[in-house]
Amino acid sequence: MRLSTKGRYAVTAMLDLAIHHKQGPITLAYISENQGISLSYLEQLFARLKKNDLVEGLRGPGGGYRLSRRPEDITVADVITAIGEGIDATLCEGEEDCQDGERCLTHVLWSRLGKEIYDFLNGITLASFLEDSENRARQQTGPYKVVVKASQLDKTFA
Amino acid sequence: MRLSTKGRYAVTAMLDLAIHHKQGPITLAYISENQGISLSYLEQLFARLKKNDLVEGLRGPGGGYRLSRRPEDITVADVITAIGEGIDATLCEGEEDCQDGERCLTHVLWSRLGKEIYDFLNGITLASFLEDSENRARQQTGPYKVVVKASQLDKTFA
DNA sequence: TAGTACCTGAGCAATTTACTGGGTTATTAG
DNA sequence: CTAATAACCCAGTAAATTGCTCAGGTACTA
Repeated sequence: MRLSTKGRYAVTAMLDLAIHHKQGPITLAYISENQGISLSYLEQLFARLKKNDLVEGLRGPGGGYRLSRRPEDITVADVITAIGEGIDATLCEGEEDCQDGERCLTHVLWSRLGKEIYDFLNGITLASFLEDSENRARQQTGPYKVVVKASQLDKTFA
Repeated sequence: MRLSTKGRYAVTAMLDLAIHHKQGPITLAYISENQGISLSYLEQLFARLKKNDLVEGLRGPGGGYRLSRRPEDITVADVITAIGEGIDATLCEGEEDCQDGERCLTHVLWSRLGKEIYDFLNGITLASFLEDSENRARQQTGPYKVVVKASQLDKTFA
């Protein structure tokens, strides 16, 4: 399991797609301007997302990207592993290197921790996350800008 | 929140320290040989761990490093943030950049996700993790099963 | 047919990763 | 007292990653 800014870009972009899920395809140019990510970088990220069947691209005018599955069927872990590709295998990856008991122990420990993190992120879908955020935004009465986001969300989900 | 191989090195090293917690200080040379990490790299990691009061170093023969707190008082999040230092703030870090509502939305979403991951890792202490692993190991039929399980876990994450 | 927007790939500066290799200083076992 | 020990310190560095620019090509639609 790996978590970097690259993963964050991918997750936020996917959340953006999930928000506009019922409005047809969204262009990368839109996301680029919307989130301040360069177009080519987004293209690289979406190449991987597409390869992993998380999105599908529609060419030509009126085209763009849309989720290939429903937002409730795509987890944060899906997105991160999709762009991660070279997911961090443990250093000792065979049985032969594992003669030393102690060495294996720590590897097992990390593997378990990595799995727990994965399971955690795998329990968060794009849909559940947006829904949860919407609920929290509604409960807010303070001056924070989440309230403003609430109206945004209400429009997109009404 | 950020999670890389560097963080894994630090966590596994700290787990190693936690395992031998009652046996006095452990040398970096031991951990180096034990886990296949270069000595100087470990020194860099432990410089940060020490700066954040997670470990203390004892010089001279019989010296080494030991946890400065009890294993049950050190969380995985502590270790990762200690070596991470430059923790990944959101790109738009002020109110002025946040005029665009949509842009703020995704930032808020990611901030929340990052916090959830942090909270999750902050709930796992070195002690609880080892204890849990020990329990799971006991349920296995023998100590060697754990070794076999290591490679299996590795493959699921490859 | 023109324009849109996906797709592809080369290349690049900046940063991070993980390491090598040189030391110095405090401590302690002998 | 002394020599071994092991933390500390710092400079450099190959490799990988990050995020980007540029320069095209391809499929689609109006």
